[in-house]
Formats: sequence, structure tokens, C-alpha cells
Amino acid sequence: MAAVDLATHPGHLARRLQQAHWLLWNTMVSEEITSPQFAVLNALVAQPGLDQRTVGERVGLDRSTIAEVITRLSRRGLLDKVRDPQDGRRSLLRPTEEGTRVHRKLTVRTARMNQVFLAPLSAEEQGLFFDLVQRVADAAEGLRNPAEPAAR
Amino acid sequence: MAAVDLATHPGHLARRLQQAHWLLWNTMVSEEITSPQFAVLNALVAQPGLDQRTVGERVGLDRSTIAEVITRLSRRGLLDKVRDPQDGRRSLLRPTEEGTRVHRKLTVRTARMNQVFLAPLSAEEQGLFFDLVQRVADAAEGLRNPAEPAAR
DNA sequence: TCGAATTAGTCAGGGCACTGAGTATTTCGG
DNA sequence: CCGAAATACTCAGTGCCCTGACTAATTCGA
Repeated sequence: MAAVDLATHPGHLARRLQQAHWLLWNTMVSEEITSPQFAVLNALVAQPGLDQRTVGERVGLDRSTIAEVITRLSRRGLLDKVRDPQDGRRSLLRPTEEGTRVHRKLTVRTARMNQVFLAPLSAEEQGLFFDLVQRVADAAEGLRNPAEPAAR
Repeated sequence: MAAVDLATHPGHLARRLQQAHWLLWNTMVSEEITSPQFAVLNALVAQPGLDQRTVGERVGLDRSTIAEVITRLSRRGLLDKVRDPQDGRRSLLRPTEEGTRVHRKLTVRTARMNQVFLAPLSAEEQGLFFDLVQRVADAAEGLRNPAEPAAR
């Protein structure tokens, strides 16, 4: 009676979108390495020697989650983790050779997957898709840090 | 060197979108009841007496996940779960009074939250957002069931 | 009618995501 | 120089999400 239509709820849609992506990733890219794992690997290939916190920030994972992801990647031998001799709090990360190789392989597959994923949209629509989703996500993330204290 | 820009990856964007939504839900709707839990409650308010599988289908959760969500809702006393006397395989679900009350309360808050979430977009853009995201999600979900065997 | 599918649900296992509390290390102010 | 604050990370706890293997119940066909 008083129920709403979930199709009008952007959050529900967001969840479905991610599930859909997960499915496609799993079948077209890899069953071993997940999308967040690839994101971490990608960040380290771009800039080896980053510490955990920074990588997490770059790919959008909190301190706990990034720790888990790194543990798994390290267990698979795709990255090395060493204590920073300059600052004993940090762990410095860099991809292994195997990690670099895997990253290269998945990059190709990921590109193909993205095409399939966005295939239902025209080129202009794809641009729009990125723009709209990014603006919504950015705005909501912005609400987290209540925007620099106005005064001073 | 060979790293890609994650901003061009729809999957990464989808993940960020969902995280953003989760954050907003948590602060504006409820810290107790999650968005998937609300979706299940909503389906049962619309149609009490559904079985687990059907509810899962309606809200987009697989058999295992729907079972967990229902356990939690039931533990909180928001729904009743009874064996179908007509078909001993099924569990029939219906919201309790408390469940209905909670659903009503959250419906109001959810509407407010959705407005804030989509605030960065104009009215037309919001329509577009729904259309684009829905089409991408639908298409990917469609790939799961390889579309009715062409020749019978 | 009786045995082979089919169907609903459970269970174990792996992974993502967040919070709050706790530990170790560094930095900074007095 | 030394203690308080900040910083990086770990750990425990909760919840979502999926697969594959299993159990119980029903249905369907020979």
C-alpha cells in the first residue's frame, strides 16, 4: 500500500549498477583479481613506493579495507610491503614483476569490458554518464568533510 | 607508466557512487536499517506473504544474501517468517506492525535523502541519470541469462 | 506410482566496506 | 628535551555480495 517504487531510488540503482559491473568483471576480466585489487595495483604501477594510506585515498578505500586488499595482493605475490626506514609508521608498497605483468594483462581485458559495459549507450550518452555519475558521487563525498571551516 | 586513469572506468565510478550513497543513507536515514534491508521491507509492505526467493528477485539480491538480510530483519522483530503449509520448501514473509511502522518512518527520510543525493543535478539531468544508469544496469544483467535460446 | 528433475533454502568460504578502539611511531610545543 | 598530539596501521565487529555444495520438499514423466 504505502510502498515506494525502488526504481525511483538512485541508491538502489547504484547498487544494481555495481552488481552488474561485478558480474561483467568476473566473466570478462578475472575471477581471481577483483576490481578494487586492480585499482590498487594500478595506483602502484603508476607510482611505486606509495604508503598504504595514500593508496587507499587514491582508489577510494578506507584504512581497514585497503589493509585487507593489500594483504590479499601480497599473499598472491603481486606486491611487496616493507616498513619505511625513514618513518616506522608507514608501509611502503610496490608491485612485484608478477604484479606488473598481471596489471598489464588485465588492463587490456578491462578496456574490452568497459566497452561492453557501456555499449548500450551512444558516445554522447557515455560522456554524459560519466559526467552525471561523477558529479553526484563527488558532491556526496564532499558532504563528508564539512568543507574547510569557513573562518580562518 | 602503463597505468590507466580510473576516472575513465565506469566500474570504479559505480563503486564510488554506491559508497557515496551509503554514506548519505547512514547519516540521513538510519544507522540501524540499511538500504537493502529497507528494500526488502518495502517489497513486503507492498505484498505481504511473499517467499524469500521472490523477494530477493524483486530487490536484486541472490539467495544467500537475501537469507542473511531476512535473518537480521527478523532478529530485529521487523518481519515474521513462517513455513508455507502448502509448500514446505518455502518461507513466507510478512512485516510485523513494528516493521510497517519503521518502513513508514524511513520512507519519509529516504525521500529527503534522495533529494540531497541528486541535488547536484538539474531536473532534466536527474531524469537522464536514471535513464542512463538503468539502461547500463539492465543490459549487463541481461547478459547473465543468455537470452532465450534462439531456436527453441 | 515411483524415481529423476526441479525448486527453496541453508551453509561454508572468499571478498568488499565501514566504525571504533587500540598500538606504535613521529612530530611539535613549551 | 620531554610529554601531548598527530599519524599510520592493526584488530574486532557488523553487514553486504557472490559461488558452489548440500538438504529437504515438490513436481513431473515414463
